[in-house]
Parts: sequence; structure tokens; C-alpha cells
Amino acid sequence: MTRSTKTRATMHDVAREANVSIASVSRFINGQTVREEIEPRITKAIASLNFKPNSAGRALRASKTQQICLSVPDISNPVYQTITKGVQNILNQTDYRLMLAPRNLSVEENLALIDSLDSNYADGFIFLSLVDDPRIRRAFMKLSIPSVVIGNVEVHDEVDTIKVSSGAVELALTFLVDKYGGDVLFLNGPTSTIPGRNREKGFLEAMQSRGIDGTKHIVEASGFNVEAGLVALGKVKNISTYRSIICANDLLAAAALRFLSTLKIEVPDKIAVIGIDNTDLASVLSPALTSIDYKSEYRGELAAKFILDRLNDPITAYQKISIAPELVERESA
Amino acid sequence: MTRSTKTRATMHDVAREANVSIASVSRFINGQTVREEIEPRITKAIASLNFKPNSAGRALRASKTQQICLSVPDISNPVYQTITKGVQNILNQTDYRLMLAPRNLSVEENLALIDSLDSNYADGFIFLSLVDDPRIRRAFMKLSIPSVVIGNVEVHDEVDTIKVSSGAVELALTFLVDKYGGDVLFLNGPTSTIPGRNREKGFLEAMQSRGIDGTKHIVEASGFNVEAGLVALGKVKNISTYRSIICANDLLAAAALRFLSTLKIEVPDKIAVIGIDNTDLASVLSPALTSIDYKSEYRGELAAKFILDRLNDPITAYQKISIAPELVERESA
DNA sequence: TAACTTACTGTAAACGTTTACAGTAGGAAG
DNA sequence: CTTCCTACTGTAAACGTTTACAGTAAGTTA
Repeated sequence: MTRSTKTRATMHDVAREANVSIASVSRFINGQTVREEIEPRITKAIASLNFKPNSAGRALRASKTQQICLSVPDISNPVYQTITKGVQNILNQTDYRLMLAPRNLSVEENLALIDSLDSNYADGFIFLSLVDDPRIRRAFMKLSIPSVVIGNVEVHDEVDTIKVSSGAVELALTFLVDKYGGDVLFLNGPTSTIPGRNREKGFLEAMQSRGIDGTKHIVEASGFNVEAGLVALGKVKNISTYRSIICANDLLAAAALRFLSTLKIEVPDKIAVIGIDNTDLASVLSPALTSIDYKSEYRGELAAKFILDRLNDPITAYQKISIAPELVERESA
Repeated sequence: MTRSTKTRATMHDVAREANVSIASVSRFINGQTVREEIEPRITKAIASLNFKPNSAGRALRASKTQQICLSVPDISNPVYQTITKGVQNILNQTDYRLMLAPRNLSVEENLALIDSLDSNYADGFIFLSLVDDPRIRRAFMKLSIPSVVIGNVEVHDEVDTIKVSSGAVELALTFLVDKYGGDVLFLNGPTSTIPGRNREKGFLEAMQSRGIDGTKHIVEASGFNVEAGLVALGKVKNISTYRSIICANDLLAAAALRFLSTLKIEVPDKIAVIGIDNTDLASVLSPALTSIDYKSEYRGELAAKFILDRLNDPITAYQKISIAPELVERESA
């Protein structure tokens, strides 16, 4: 039971074995028609030699790696896992492979990532970033491979873009006020991030239009995760005066549920909770989380489709899509 | 604001610009010493031409892709996300890139994946499979790149292996019986999978040693996910006669929590629940889930380290490691 | 029949790196 | 002074594929 160790057969070997030229082998493999007589010879040689085309040779000559790079700011966050799944759904139907980029939370990590793509290890890039920066924009502009941007990071216009249209917080607020009345607390993530800024803006505007100064009703967590959420909520003194909480993502909502459960405050009877993202997590929590669906798996699929489209046809117009968020009602509100 | 489109500089260009041979450029880039005088010339040329070595050229010549392939049976499962994170933790400190293989739930998907690796797009392979099959073993034996196996899938001996030592279910059972007494239900995943079989075996043996026929106290879900768990629990008629439930992973435990919450059965006061894996999910659920820690992030890190070690030194002895599972007590038991 | 077209074939040159090898300059040793 | 060693250099060949090009055989048309 020892593993085979001999070196792999190349196209030359196949050509010799099948008694045809290497060009014919290549053409056959790439789906071009070859003389009826030689086709079985090639097929047989490939099988008997267990030939598989070498990716590096192919990539070098054809300048195509058959790889798509996906940047995932933080793989611990379910929303990125869901997007990754969507990307995979599409890529798995093709012969493109998925490269998972290193974490790109900070500006520096983003710069390093974008820079590295100049090594041509990927044909396309699906870019997802929580942070925004002129340096990122500049680096991105120099990028030599086609890209798709998911989210609101500002780069340039020559990319396909997938956003979620604004109004998610407004949607949540309307729902909560209509259903429960009373005061609404907004548990936000860091405003140093793009979603943090946007969701804050959404909340303030929505409150504004109801004649309320929202600034007093925001608490900002230091990260979009459970621990940060718990810490932030711990600092809110008058939490029981609120009738409901909007959380900037599902992890913060999970934190809120935990926090309220510890205080024995019933959800949604005393305080209702609503999340944003509607990840798998939402239906797993108890009470099941009402959440604003950001269609993450779909956005991932769309991103993959866009990049494939562009690789097939580089000159089509750039697609700019906005997905409408949708409230999914469960038990927590 | 139009993106740069001109073709990238090659090593030849750098050599010409710096007025040295291409070999010297290559050597400099790969960390060999060059004459003191020419070093700044090369550095300057690289900077001014914005040169980045082409991966394909490098891969072809050096037979090294700088890529590691990780197979993830089901990316929706938090345990695989955690393992992925561990692998990333290590790879990000190196210049290896992470390739995420397509889903490999079924035997056929596994075969296709293993087969594809013969195209030499990765230097190493971290293999994770829920299913076991002679065909998989045979295909794996022919694999021409070094591999690390996480889990109990049977392949051959010439791989580094990371397992979790058996006894997780026994651990849970002892804990529950000691603490609560009463009957214990085992909510298992499909026994067509390796973990399903092993955990069933663990449960039966643990019950056996207590003089109980465990077979009557098992319910098998059709998958390791929440939906399958809910369906399976729905079929248990006498659920309230149980004092506790062991679940074969955290997702099934989440299902149990939901199920019991719907029936207004208090956890852990009426029925205690314990999960396996101790993923991020455990601390997010309410009540927070007591779970058997499988050290998934650590196992991912270990796998990455093993594969890097082997790539550095192919002849060292194969490492076979068993991680001891550990009970992490939270609220649900 | 000749002239053209169609459909395929093989030769050979790339793609961008790394690396074996032979060469050279300068210093140390005798 | 010669000989040897050290430390570097450049030339050129290779890695395995794709593809431009020229060639050829067979079929079609006149």
C-alpha cells in the first residue's frame, strides 16, 4: 500500500502514445474537432497514461488561471460564510476554482491583498471590504484583472457592483414602531466601517423623519460580533425603557437576545429584537430572530455570475445592481 | 479615472532596466545575495516598473504553486467554517494561498475532487470527508501531492492525520447522568456518514457499559443540520420522559433547543441539552449550549502546520495526532 | 481535368520563471 | 609570482501548455 510516486505524464507523452502531434492532443482536450480516426487513440492514451493537463503550463501559456479570488473580511461572520456559499454554488458548476483571500479587515490588509493580485494568480476578483480608504481606491484602480464589488466600498466605475439598497433600518423601524410603539434602541457596529456608517445614517434619517433625534438612541459596539455587542449593551443604563432594539447585524442581535435573556427580559413581549442580514443564525436562535434579509447567498451567486460573464465577454457594460432588503418575520419581533 | 490596462512588466524588463541579467533578478527576488552594487538598481527597477513575479511562470518552472487546497464537505456547517479559519490563521503567515475545494458531501464529489488535484494546482491537500468508500481510498492513494487528513476517513498510512480521540459521547453521557440522572436521548446525524457511525458507536458502548440497550434511545436525523434535527425530534413520541439529550453536533443541538422551546419545555430544568463541536454557535444560543469541544480551530491550524512542515521536509515521519475532546459547560446542561 | 474550398494536421514558437553550468574577478595562500 | 578559493555573474535550457502558421488531403465546383 505505497503511494504512486512516479512523475506525471505530459501532453508529449500522450501525443507519442497516440502517434499524433501534441497540437492535436491539445486541440482535442480543448474541445476542437479532430479527425475521427485519431480521437479514440487520444482518448485511450489519456486514459492509459492517466494524463491530466498541468494547470501551471496552461495558465502560463493561455494567461488564464481558472481561479477566482474572493476576499472575506472576517470569516467568523456568518454573512460572509453565506456569501462564500453563494459564490461556490456558481463556481462549482464551472471549471473555475475558488481562492479564499486572507482576512482583509484593516486598510493595510486590503492593500496587501489587492497588491498581491498583480501576481496573476486569479482571473477575477470578488471584492468585499468593511473599510474605505483613498489608498484602497488607488490600489484598486491599478488592478489588472476584472473585479466585482459587493457592498458600498468606493472604488471606481469600471466594475460590476452589487449593493443592498438603503432603507433596511427604516424598514425595521417602521415595523417596530407600528407593531409595538415606544422607544427604539439602535445597537450599531463600529462607525469606522462602511456598514457601520451607512446603518447609522439610515437610523438617524429614519428617526429624523419621525421628528426624533436618533443620536441619543444609538449604542456603538466595537465590532460586529457577540462579545462586542454584550459589552456595548452593558453600558446602556436605561435599557428597560426601550420597547425594541434594532441590531446592525445578526451577531449583534444574538448578543441582544443573550443580554435580555440574562436580565430575564422577555423577547418580544417586553422588548422586541430585530437583526440585519438574515443569516442561517437567525432561524437557529431562540426566540428565532426577525431579521432584515440581505440576500447574501444570492449576492454571492450574482457576484460569481458577474465575474464569469465579464471573463467571457470583457466589453459588456458594467452592471450595477441594488438588491432590495426584505423583512423576514420570526419570533423576536 | 480609467484603469491602467497596459501589460505587466516581466523579469526581463526589470533586468534590462537594471542592466543586469535576468538570473540575477530572479536570485535577488528569491533572497539570494547579489553584488552590493546592483542590489539598489534591481530594487529601483522593480519599483519603477511595478514588477510582480508571475505565479504561473514560477509555478511551471519550480513545480510549486504556493497553494494549499482545503476540502470542506459542507460550508454551511459552522464546524467547517471554524476549521477553515484555523487553516487560514496559519497560511496567512506564509506566502501560501488557500484554495477552497468544491463541496464534497457525496462519494462522487470526493472522487472528482481528488481526481482534479492531479492537475497540480495545489502543493498540498487538507482532506476532510464525511463519507468513506473504497473508491475514495483508491483515488487518494494515487494522489501525487502530500496530504493531511482531518477526521476518521480511512485512506492510507502515508499521510499526517488529525483525529479527535473517541469518548466524546461517553464524556457527555457521564456528565448528564451524574448531574441529572434519568434517561438520555441521543439525537444523531446520518449513520451513513463517518461521524454519524462513530458517534452512534460511542453512544451504544457508553450505554452498554451502564447495562442499557442504547438502540431504543437513538433518533437519527437525515443530516447534521437544524431542519433535519427538527424533523427527527418530531418523530419522538415520548420526548418528555427524557431527562437530557445528547446531540451529535451543535446544529442538531440548536434544533433541540428550538424544539423544546416550542414545546415550552425548560432547558436545562426539565431537559438538559448538550452538543458536540463547540462551535461559535454554542455561545450564541440561548440558553448557551454546553458542548463537547472538538478544538476545530486548533485542528485547522494543526493541519496547516503539518502540511507546511511536510512541504519543507518531505521525509519526516508521518504525524498521527489525536486531540482529546473536552466538555465546555454553559447553561444548557 | 484544374482550381478552389474545407477540414484537418504538424512544426515550432511562445508564455515568464528558475537553475545548471561555465565563466570571471578579486583576494588569500603558498 | 602562481595557484587556489570564494563569491558572484550571465547564458541558455528547461517547465507543459496553447496557438499562429504553413501544409496536406479530400471534397466540390466548373
